Amino acid sequence: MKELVAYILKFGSLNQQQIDLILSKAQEREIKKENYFSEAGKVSVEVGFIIDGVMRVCYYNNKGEEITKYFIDENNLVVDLESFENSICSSAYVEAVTDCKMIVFSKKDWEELLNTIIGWDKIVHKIINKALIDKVSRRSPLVSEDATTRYLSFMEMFPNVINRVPLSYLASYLGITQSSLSRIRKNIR
Amino acid sequence: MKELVAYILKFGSLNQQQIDLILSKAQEREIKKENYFSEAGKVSVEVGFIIDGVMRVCYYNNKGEEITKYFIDENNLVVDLESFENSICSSAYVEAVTDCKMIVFSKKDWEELLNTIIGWDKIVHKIINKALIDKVSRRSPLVSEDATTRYLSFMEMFPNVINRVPLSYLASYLGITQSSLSRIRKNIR
DNA sequence: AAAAACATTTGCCATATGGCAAAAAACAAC
DNA sequence: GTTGTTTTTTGCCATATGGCAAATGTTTTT
Repeated sequence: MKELVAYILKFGSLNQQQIDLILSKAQEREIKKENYFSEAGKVSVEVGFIIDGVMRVCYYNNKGEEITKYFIDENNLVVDLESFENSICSSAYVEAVTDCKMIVFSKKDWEELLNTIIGWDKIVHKIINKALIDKVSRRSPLVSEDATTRYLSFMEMFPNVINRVPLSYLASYLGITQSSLSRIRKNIR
Repeated sequence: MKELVAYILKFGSLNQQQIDLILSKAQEREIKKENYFSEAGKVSVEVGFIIDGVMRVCYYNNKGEEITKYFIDENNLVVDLESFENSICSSAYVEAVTDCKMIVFSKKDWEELLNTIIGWDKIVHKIINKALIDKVSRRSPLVSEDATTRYLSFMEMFPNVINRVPLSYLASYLGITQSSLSRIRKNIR
């Protein structure tokens, strides 16, 4: 749980009692490769934190193709915000790409913490805002760059992810086909 | 100012006194076409709300090409969050695409309101979160679709923008060249 | 170790988009 | 209206990426 505490404290300060309270609500959970943390069509009712492993957010387009929207790796929060906050059905899947170890908070506990710990809401908002801003700034360049550039930037931005995910996921994240990505990799070496 | 009040009240409720206090800090401002609301290299110190007109967020890539990251039209907040919240230099320009009428809050006033009005912070966070989520969900499909599909989705998502912005801006938003976009439009009619 | 299942690479050709420059159209200034 | 300026369209050809199927490589199962 040290990782979670360190992560939280990067965004604000809490005393030991407050930290203990948060940790008392934290459940450890393992999610095996290819299992879902949350699913399209269901309302997301948990907030997760990845201790070990890689997850991805994906959905299916109208041609039935699977599109990877985002990768999330160690020491990051995982939550389908729109679904969680508004209690609406999610449109995406959050799937373990590798076996994952997580810390999970139920929505009930999460909201209780928000109402109990003074300053916790500010910290949470900072965390969420940063995550959203990062997401935008990581996805944006994907639109205007060519495929090779996109792949190279991906390697810079997610150095810990690149060798742990199947080519096909990566390709769908970059918006190209698996074969093209394979050719691009050949040309880079 | 009605528009601003209506917009705010969609995200939470405030009494008349609180609304008046917010409005007392609001300055009206006009920004002429092609002028900046905020600039790369400067720290953003204002929050804006567009009453009339279209703005865009853009930056320059390493080839000197101008890339449009986002369009913002009437009844939306405009703020470079990362710069505003962390007092760091912005990396993008916010530019008026048409003549714009705005309501502007200085950072000082904005923070004073946050500290004074109970519940205002919650409303602001809701607004900002929604804006960020929208941004992600609008940009994401741009990666995996072909150019024609992207243009068609743009028309659906920004019906009020499409006829008010130069083709070149739109093309750079969609990640294609102006000539390609011109050809795509021809084929659609 | 062999078989099966899965992931990646490659070949061949089709197609979409880019680059560049010229033409046409739209808009603005005088 | 004429002239000049900016924006959009078009032509020509180059190039990047896609689609599909076969080949190769890798991992898992038995």
